[in-house]
Amino acid sequence: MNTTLPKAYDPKNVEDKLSKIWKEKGLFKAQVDEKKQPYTIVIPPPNITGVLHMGHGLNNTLQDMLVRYHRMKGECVNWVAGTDHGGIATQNVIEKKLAKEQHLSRHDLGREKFVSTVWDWYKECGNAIYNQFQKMGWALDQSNIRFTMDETRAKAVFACFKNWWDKGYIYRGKRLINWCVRCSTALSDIEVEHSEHAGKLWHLLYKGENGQDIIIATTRPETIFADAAIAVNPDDERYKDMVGKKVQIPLTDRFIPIIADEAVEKDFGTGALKITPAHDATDYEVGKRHNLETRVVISSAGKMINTPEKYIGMDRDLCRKETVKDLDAAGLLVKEEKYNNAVSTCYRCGQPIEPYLSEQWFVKMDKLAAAALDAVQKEEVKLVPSNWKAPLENWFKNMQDWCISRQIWWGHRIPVWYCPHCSAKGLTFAKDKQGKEYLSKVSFEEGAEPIISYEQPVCPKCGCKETLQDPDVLDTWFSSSLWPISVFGWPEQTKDLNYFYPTSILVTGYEIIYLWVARMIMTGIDFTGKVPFKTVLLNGIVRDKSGQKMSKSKGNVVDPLDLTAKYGADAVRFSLLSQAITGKDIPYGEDSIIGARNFCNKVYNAARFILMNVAEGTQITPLQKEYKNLEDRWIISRYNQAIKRTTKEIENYNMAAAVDTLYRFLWGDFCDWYIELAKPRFNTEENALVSSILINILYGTLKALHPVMPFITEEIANGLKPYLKDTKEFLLLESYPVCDNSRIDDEAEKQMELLQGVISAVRTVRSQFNVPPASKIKVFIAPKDKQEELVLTKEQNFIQLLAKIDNLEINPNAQKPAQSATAVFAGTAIYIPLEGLIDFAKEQARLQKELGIVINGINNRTRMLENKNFLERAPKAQVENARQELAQMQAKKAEIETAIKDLA
RNA sequence: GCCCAGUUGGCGCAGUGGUAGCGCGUUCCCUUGACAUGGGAAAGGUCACAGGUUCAAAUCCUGUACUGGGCACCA
Repeated sequence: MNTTLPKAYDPKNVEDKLSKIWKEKGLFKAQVDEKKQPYTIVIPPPNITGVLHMGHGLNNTLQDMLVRYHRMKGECVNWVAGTDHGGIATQNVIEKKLAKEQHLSRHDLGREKFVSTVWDWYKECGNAIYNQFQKMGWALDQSNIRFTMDETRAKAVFACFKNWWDKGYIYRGKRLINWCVRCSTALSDIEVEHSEHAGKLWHLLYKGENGQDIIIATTRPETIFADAAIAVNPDDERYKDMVGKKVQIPLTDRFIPIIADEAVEKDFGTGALKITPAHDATDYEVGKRHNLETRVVISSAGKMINTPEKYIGMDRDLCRKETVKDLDAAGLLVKEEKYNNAVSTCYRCGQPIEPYLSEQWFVKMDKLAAAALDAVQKEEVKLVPSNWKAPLENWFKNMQDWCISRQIWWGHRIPVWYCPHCSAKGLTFAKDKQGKEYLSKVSFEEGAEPIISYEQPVCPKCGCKETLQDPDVLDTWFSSSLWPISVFGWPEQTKDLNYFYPTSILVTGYEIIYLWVARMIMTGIDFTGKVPFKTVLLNGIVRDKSGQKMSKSKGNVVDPLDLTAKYGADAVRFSLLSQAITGKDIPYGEDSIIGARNFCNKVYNAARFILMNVAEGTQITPLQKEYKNLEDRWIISRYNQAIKRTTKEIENYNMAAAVDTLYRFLWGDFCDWYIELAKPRFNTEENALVSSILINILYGTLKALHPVMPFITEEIANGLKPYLKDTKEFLLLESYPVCDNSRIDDEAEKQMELLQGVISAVRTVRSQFNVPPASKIKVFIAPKDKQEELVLTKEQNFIQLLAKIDNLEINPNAQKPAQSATAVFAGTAIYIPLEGLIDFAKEQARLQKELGIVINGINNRTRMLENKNFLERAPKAQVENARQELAQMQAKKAEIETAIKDLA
């Protein structure tokens, strides 16, 4: 008996205490157990760009729920922990930090120092993240935390690169790539975001050498200096005779030819298109077809080069304004119209992308994609929800080669080396701010012969030891794509790899399906012959309350650490899971967490109350095979129903439904009814009996809830354990409850429904006529049939208790006393004498309203039952159901009518 | 332009063939033996619109509108 527990649940101490114990006991440590079935999840490794946000909160809580559930089902669970170095994103964070705190650029530090600064940051930020894992109660195996840049992962990256190089998948080539001027690096196609912006379309006049001028439309006048031709559609009658002639580029003295190409649409703009191969992807293709010059006029820094003197060094945006101004002055600007142009932006910094001609490393995708496509089509990888299947297939079908080189410093350096003697022709050197010479650029076309090596090699040709590594690093997604195998030590055929791979499920956000999920499928199949996961569960984005994406600049970010500190990790978890519908975004506001916090408190107080009332020294026994009391049979039945439904919903990944089921059972059935009914029994010889039911059901519910709210359930379970036999040290080591169908008791549930209905009806009347809760009343009940009479009579006590009735008379022939209100539940009339309290007009209105509803229902059923087609074609049970409802409603109608008549 | 979601009480959302539920909010009553982070009760919805299938449609089909998203194009 414990009466000293505080009234409100305080999560803070409990959570700190438990997470520490779990860690000390190594509860989440994964170990191969051949006797068991493996259940593996690899965490989507969070970038080390800062602390975790609500998106991580949702994503990891979903995984934790699955992990704990499967662990309790007896599987050998391994939830692999780790973080991602996060290439550009992390570099940007550190660069900003350096600029802000020390007014330094990465170039001021130099490459080596900069990289070591990021490593220092990794230790700091990584620890903060691991700490958050623990705070949230995520059952990650933290005894072995992986990082995408640690040695094992680096070796995997190299093994992959080498393998693909040997297979001829990796090549270097000059291409028009997506260049972020701000991040000064190449990006892959899917790292570019598209949006529409209000812009302008300028019509420019190009003077013909023979006086035949041509007008073109462009959104990028600053690129005219890179024009190599004007193209028209071959079928365009307007320009047919001009093809082959030359026109002059405005503001220059250069002449370019007019060519015909299918890529030009007759109906757009003027039907004539300027071709700028070095600064536009379509133009690049046209240029290749027509063997045009690729003149570059915008540098990697976004400044103008190779233009007339005046514009050299100008920023691209300024140059646009100046060009337009000068064109106008020269009378060559024909028209300026408003136009919504598509702007491509960097997914990391949001700045406009510049198509940029440069040499980059690529991976050939055809074979890799074909195998992955096949796996997805055959549903060897199943997407949940499935509406992402088609887009993913489509992506595999139309995939471009993957640009894997990035011109940044933080990441896996490309494992390609050059000899300064043998490859010197292809190498460009530069000096850093410290005056140190470094390899800044490599050009294959000029004959650089690479050496693929993990560590610095000796030149196999000349024996030179001062070989130089390619300056670029790999796309951060390169290492991420290997995650499901690299975490287990691939390319080594480790015991873990053999046992835990393929993983069971991947839980991630739909926004990285192409960036990450698709690529893991490709590498997984390519290197192991097996898909990396059988199921991909896609979670939505956690948005703010009004559905906006959370972002620092909008100031609408909700910090999980704040919420956890304020309401507890369990409440944060519960609120997220209770809204987790597969693939759907969650509008997240603080009120949802308050509800969750209240639920925690409810569970806690239920337990507190039970413990306060168990008689000293009571030995709680397992549930008996049978119980006589209706409420006992009922709660056990409800419990098993809840477990059945919860399990089903978890298996189908409907976490919100699973959580809702347990919430309603615990609050709506267990607390609102069963505990209320148990109260008077504590003082009787039934104390041991009712206590054992309460404690057993509560303990079972705690087990069922444990994957949702690990802390509070563990804490309460610890309080119950002294009364229970054969409990495990931690709930995680218990078995997840299983529904016992033999305990489902339809009769008890039906009888209970009757009693609840009668009690509610009485309460409604009391409330309507403002009968103070303290004043006990007298009630007459006229049961509709013998069966109901029996049930009601048997359970008289509890009707009296919950409806606060002093004197209850159950009698089929009961007459309505004068000055009384009437309530009807399914044909059973309830009379409540209310001398002096009753308001006849109000009562009349109330009864009339109820009568209206019943008549509606009767009409409806009557229509159905008069319909031959319904009788013939509807399932029998359906027809029978309608009949019963009709009968009930008719009885109810009669009772209400009588009541109204008596009132007059 | 193509494709995919969504549209349900004031707000946020469940519900996939038998005329609707939850949480929050609102109104009223209540410190009754755990919990006011609580208890009891009430008000509030013709389930976006138009057709169709069916005995029966919020639920299935077709179309429309609006919102969000993906892909392609974008001079």
